[in-house]
Parts: sequence; structure tokens; C-alpha cells
Amino acid sequence: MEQEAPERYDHRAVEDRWTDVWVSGRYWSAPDIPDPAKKMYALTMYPYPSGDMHMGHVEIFSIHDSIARYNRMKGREVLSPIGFDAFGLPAENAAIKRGIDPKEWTYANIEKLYNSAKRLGCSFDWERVIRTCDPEYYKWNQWFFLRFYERGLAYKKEAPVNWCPKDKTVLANEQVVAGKCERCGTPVVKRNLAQWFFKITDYADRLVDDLELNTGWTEHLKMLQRNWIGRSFGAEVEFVIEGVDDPVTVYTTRPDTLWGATFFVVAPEHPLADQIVAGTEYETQLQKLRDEVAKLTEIDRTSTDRDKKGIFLGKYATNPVNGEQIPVWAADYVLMDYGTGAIMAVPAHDQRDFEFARKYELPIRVVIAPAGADLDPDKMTEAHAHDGVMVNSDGFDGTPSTESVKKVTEWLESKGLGRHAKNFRIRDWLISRQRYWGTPIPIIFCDDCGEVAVPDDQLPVVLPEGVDFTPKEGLSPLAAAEEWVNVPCPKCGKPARREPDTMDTFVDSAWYYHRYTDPFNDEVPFDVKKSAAWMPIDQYSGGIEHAVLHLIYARFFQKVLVDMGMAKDPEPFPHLLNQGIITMGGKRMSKSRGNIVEPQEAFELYGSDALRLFMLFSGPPEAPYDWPEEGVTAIGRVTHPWVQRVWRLCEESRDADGTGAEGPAEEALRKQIHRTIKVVTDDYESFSFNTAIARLMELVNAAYKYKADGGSHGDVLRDLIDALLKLLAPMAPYITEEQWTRLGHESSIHFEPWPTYDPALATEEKVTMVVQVNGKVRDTIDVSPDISEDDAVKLALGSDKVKAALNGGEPSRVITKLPRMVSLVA
RNA sequence: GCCGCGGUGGCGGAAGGGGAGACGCGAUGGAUUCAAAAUCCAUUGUCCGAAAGGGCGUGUGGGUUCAAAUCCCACCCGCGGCACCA
Repeated sequence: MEQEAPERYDHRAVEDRWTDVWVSGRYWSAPDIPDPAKKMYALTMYPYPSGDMHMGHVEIFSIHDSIARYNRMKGREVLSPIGFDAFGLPAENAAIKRGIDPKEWTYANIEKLYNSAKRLGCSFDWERVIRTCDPEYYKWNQWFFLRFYERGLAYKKEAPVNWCPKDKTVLANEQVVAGKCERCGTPVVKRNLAQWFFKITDYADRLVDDLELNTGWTEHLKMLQRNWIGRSFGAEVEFVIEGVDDPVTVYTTRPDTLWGATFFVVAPEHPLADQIVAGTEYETQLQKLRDEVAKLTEIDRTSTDRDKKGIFLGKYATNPVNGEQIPVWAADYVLMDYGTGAIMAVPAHDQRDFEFARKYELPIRVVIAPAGADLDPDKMTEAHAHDGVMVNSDGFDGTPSTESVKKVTEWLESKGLGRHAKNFRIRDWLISRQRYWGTPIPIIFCDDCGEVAVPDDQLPVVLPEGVDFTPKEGLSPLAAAEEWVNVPCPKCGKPARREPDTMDTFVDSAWYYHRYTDPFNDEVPFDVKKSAAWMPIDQYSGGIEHAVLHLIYARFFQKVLVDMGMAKDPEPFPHLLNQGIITMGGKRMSKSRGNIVEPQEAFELYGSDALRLFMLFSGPPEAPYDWPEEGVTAIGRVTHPWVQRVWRLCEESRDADGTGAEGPAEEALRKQIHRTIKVVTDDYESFSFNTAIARLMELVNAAYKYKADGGSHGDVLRDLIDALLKLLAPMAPYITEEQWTRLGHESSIHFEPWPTYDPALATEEKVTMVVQVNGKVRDTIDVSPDISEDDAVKLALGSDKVKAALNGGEPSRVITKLPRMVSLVA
């Protein structure tokens, strides 16, 4: 009788069926309070809804969802939520371009992303979805802002801030990359504006120190954050300047070079400079320097190649260690916002000071002599910033640089001239944005009462609709919404005006992971009990591009929450997986470049499982992946045929006869099943999805080979399929669920216990022993895994090939590593 | 300049002191087909050889070791972070 061709895998029908069953059956809903021994909070960074799903989402969702599903099968109670980072500039820009409301655009995109995530088979808890642009969510941004304000962690200050001329808003330092706007690439300029800041600098020490607690972070990421925070240790030293009442403090990492300070420099914008030149001939020169500096972009201002420019301010400072009078200058290479904005200049031992001194013919004095050499200041071509011995430094002469900093600082402290100090590169987090689509800052300005916090019971301050939201020069669009802006003062009732700026969207994402544990609470941001039950996040995943953005802000927020008694864990996500970026032709995928692969196309042509497997099989999760130029059809060559192969294997083997005695072929296959369970489980534990898939391919190949060789034992084949489907289920949820039910099971495979293996069956019966002579492989011999040393050596020496390699002689040395290897030295 | 990561077939990648190249793509050959697609089977680092077999091979040069892609040193190349940060 002719056998009927097996039914082909109709991915669309299977996906529709199971998505509906899973979602309507609330399969992935997590409990409010999990069993502490079993809880697993698996989180992936919520997406920004800038359109439909792109391959970056597919990649990270595939990784994240495989982890979540694997843990469910391991018996854990898994919280795997999803939400939308829905506020932000792109929505506004797109809305302006299309002449529609940002809200409309955002909600439409959320709908698309939401449906695509379901289609991809993501096992998100669909009952906890949050959208940050909902007043029910951003109310709590405002609530946190007010708590920060009460604690002195939110303040408004006029300062030179980064301004993007294209996006017409200020930016946080973290959003300026190489002097350019992170979003649009426009060079930023400094502007003096009154802005709201969060005092992240108060937490800088903890942000560095607690990195150690993040045992599941890569060194690379920790390094990025350390560099960004930029902690340095040194000393503060007081200088007295003529005509200035209070002593002026400078910060230096090299107090041991104090005796070599031959001039003093302040930043051009420094108020001290005004004080020094007030009423003198230098006043106009200072103004000229300032104007020149103000014209520069940040790129130019901080460029090391640029010629340094400065002016003498006509006054002298006293070097506290030797009473020497040194001229005070203003120069553009000293930055207003690092340290104290004023430095002692030691041209012999600092390259920048050296260049400046050469240009303006200022004296250079060597106070650190390199070992066994004398530096001649007149002949030096660059500063000597390295090791040596102190010279020309009064009582400290001869002190080696290994201990000089410590000794001098202690001496300064004892004399009351200075003290130990540390400094940070990180600046306070600028959270004001002059844009419409964000959380309104809950502050009201009253002529009489000044800055007044919006009372909690008046939250949320709802973003007004139907206003003209096009950006204005340095002014939030909300400032023009008269009806919204003009409110009575909460304190005195007189007419007052709302703060028209909105918050940086990174405020939303700094605490969203707590909201997931209690997403619809309208009394508090989240129930501390629920949050404590789920936190910390057991496995977080997302892009490395947030290394010094979201990942720093969220850590800061978490620490404030700890201080407020709302959280217990110093670090919110001690285990973090950063996926590699996907490119094509080495370039980021983008519509304008035309190097894009649309997930929708992959869904249609090959289905979710093939797409997920393609992403997971491409390489390790952290590795970047350059998608083949051919585009979506790559899936049609790689994982789609394999999914079909799995399908056919199941269809053809399900009803196989044969339950009798098992021969060597069946035994070998059983052993491979158990070995596969073992290694694939290890692969899941280490997120090595690519090798897990490779092992499963081997298992499938072995099954086909077994059948091609005439094997047909039903029991073995069904055991193989059983293991294969379970091991594959987290990565390919649809085909495995479908085949699982076709095997006659009524419950979902996704809650089946993870398969276990028999250690006796997982070890091989025969091991190939390698025999080396002088480090070269000369023969391989099949032996039993528990072979004795004597037998192994006897077998090795008995080999003709080994005899030939030894030239008939005896080995002088024998090393064994049984049962894998015998190594002989002639 | 400081800090970090990496360099393995034609390609994506395995292995992370013990048989280099698992798995897959591509390529070649075969089966099936009127033919093709799809599918199944086989071969596939490189050089010499008909084969058996052997030489050489993980960026370069050294070193440690019975044994190095793996550990150490130096260098070359690529990528990333910070950078007039005192």
C-alpha cells in the first residue's frame, strides 16, 4: 500500500490557533505574590513604539522569551511582562511631519507592536501591559519627582546646558555622543538656561562601588559605566587670590606637583573672573574671550587639537606651599563644570598646561625628576606626567611618586591648606525637555511663593490635548497653552503659572520594572510587598546602547527607592544580557538605507518558529549579527527547512509500530537522546541557544539516519520526539505545542516538566582514546570509559602506528588522561 | 593618550589545556522526478598522493607544557568606551 504524503506544516494556521488559546487561556499570567523559592522575574527592556516590530525586537524577544519559557518548564513562577516606552521625541517629530497627534501615532504603533509580539509567540503576561503615556502611569513620574524634590534630589538651576538646535530641546549629558545629539546627530551647543536636574552625583560613589554586586554583568558594561562616572581621587587645595575675599579651591589629582605650579587658570565663564577684572582694563578682554568660547560647539570646545586660548587677568594668586605669587589667567581649556572650574597649572607635568605655557611664554619648573635624569625646562618638548622623584619641593625632595600624593595630601591636611578629595566626571541628570510629548513637571511658579510643588492630591498634572505642539526656541510648547499654564497658586491662591517643561523619558524607564509587579495600582506607584516579592529582576535583557543611559538612571532610581524604604535591593538587575546589534552589510538596518528585513515578511513566508530559530541560531546572543544581503530568504535556507524536517519526523514517526526488543541501533539512539537532554540543558543555562539548536539538529539527523538504515522502533522514536519537542519548546513554541497535542496530550507542552536524563545513558559506552607521541596524534583506539591505566598504556604501545612513531624504542615518559588520552614521549 | 573586547575554512560559527573546524549555509556528486522545485543520502580546511598514508594549518614572533586556538610576553590589525576631566 502506498503511504500518504505527510501533512505539511501550515505555520499560519498553527500560530493563529495557539496564540488564541494561550492568550484567552491566560497562560502566561503571573501571580501577584510568587513562591519565593520559585520566583523568576525575567525582563526585557520595553520597546519604544516607533513603528511595527523590527529585527532588533525579534532578536531580543526571541532570546528573552526562550529564557522565560525554559524557566517555566523548570517549574519556576515566571513574571515576563511587556510595556511600551511611549513618550518621546520621535513620536512628536513624526506627528509634526504627518500633521497628526503624537498620541494617535503612538497608540497606532503600540497596537502594531503588540500584535507582532503575540504573533512571534512571546509568552508575555498580557494582563500587565503598561504604556508610559497613560496618565495612570505618568502620574507616578510626577509623584516620584515630588519625593525627589522633597529630598533635595530635584532642583532647578540656571546653567550652561546642552542644546540641540534641530530638536530644539536641552539634552542630558548622556544624550550627547561625541558632541552631537544622540537622536539626530546635530552638534550641540551650550546655552544658559534654567533647568531641572536630578542629583545623580550624590549617588556617584554608590553607582561605582555597587557595580561589584552585578555579578551577571559583563566586564565590558561595568567598564563603560566606570568610565562614564569617571571617579578620580586627589586633593583640594586652597589658593588666595589678591582682591578676592575667600580662598579659591582647586582640585588636583597631583598635589605632589604643587611646587611646580607656575600659574593659575580659571574657566572663562567663571564668576571669579568677573570679580578679578571688575573695573580694570582686563574687563573687555575677558568679555571678548567669553564671546569666542560661547560661539564654539562642544566638539570644538573640547577638542584636544585646538590651540588653547587665554588672557592674563591682571592679578596674582599665592601658592599655599611656598608663598609664591603666580599670575591668574582665564583660558578656554579649563572647563567650568568639572572640579571647581579653577586649576593650578603645572606645565612641567601636565601636557595641557605645558602647551599653554609654551604659547604664552609662562615659566616651567620641574618638580618630578624621572629616575636618573635631570629635565631641562627649556629643552622639554612635552610634559613629564609620569613617575619620578620629587625635587625643588622643600622638605619633600627625594620622595618617590608612589607615595608622594598621599604624603603631600596628609601634610596639606595637617597645615589646613587642603584635603583629600575625589571628583566625578558624571554630571547631574538634566531632566527638563522643551517638548510636548512627555510627563509635565509638577511645579507651579507663583510671584509671591516662588517654586511651589503641585500637591499630591492634584496629580496627575495631565498633558493638555489639542495644543500646538511644534517646538519653540528654548520654550516648551506647553508654555503657549494658556488655559493649562495659568493656574492658581496651590499655596496662596493667586494667579500662577505651571512649569511648562516635560520630563526626559528616561525618568519613565527608571522605575517601570517596579510598576509591572503592580501595574494598575492607583494609590501608590506600586505595592512595596508585591515589588519586594518579585525584585530583583533575575534576568534582564536589552541593548548595550543603554549602558550610560537607562542602565545608569535606573540604578540611580533604585538606590533612591532603597533610601525611601520602597525597595530592598541595592541593584535592580544583577544579571544582564546584552544582545548584539543586527546589521546588514555592516550598517544598521534602516528604511532609508534599504537594508532592512521586515519581520512581517518573515512571518508570512516562514512563520514565527523559523524566524525565532534563525535569530537564535545566528550565533551567541551577545555577538553582533550581520544579516546576509539576500535578506529574508536566508531563513528559507537555514531554519525553515529544519522546522519542516522536525515536522515530518513527528508526522512520520508518531504512529510507528514496533514495541518489541531493542537492538544496538535503538540503544545507540536512546543514548543520544539522553546525551542531548544533558547538553541542551547546559546550553539553556548559559544562553547558548545556537549550540542547543545544533545539538537538536544532530538528534534529528540521527533519527533520520536510524530510519534510513531501516530502523522503525515506535517506542524509541516516540521517546526521541518527546525529548526533542520539550527541548525545542522554549525556542519554537508553536510547532512543539501543535505536535505535542498531536501526540495525544491534552495539556500544554509549555508547562511540562523539563526532561531529565539518565546519567548512565548519557555517558558513552565506547570512548575514542587518542594516543599521542611527542605531542602528535598517532592513533585513536576505541576503549571502554572505565579503562585502567595499565590497559590503556598496553593498548597504546601495541598500536602499529605508535610503534612506528617510536621507532621501536621505549617511551621515556607516559602521561595519561583516561579514558580520553595517552601521551608518550620518545 | 587611558581603559576594554576581539582576530579560527568560501561564509555564520563550534571547541576555551587533550582528536581544530560541531551544527548550519554554500559547493560537488548521487537517489527520486518526464523535467524542475522540494526531499533524502554522501563528500567538502589546505597541500602531496590513484589510494593507503603523510606534511601544514586558529593574525605575527617568542615562551610555558608531554600537549596551546585555549595560558604568558611582545607586536600587527579590527571594533568599542572615555578624553583639554586638571
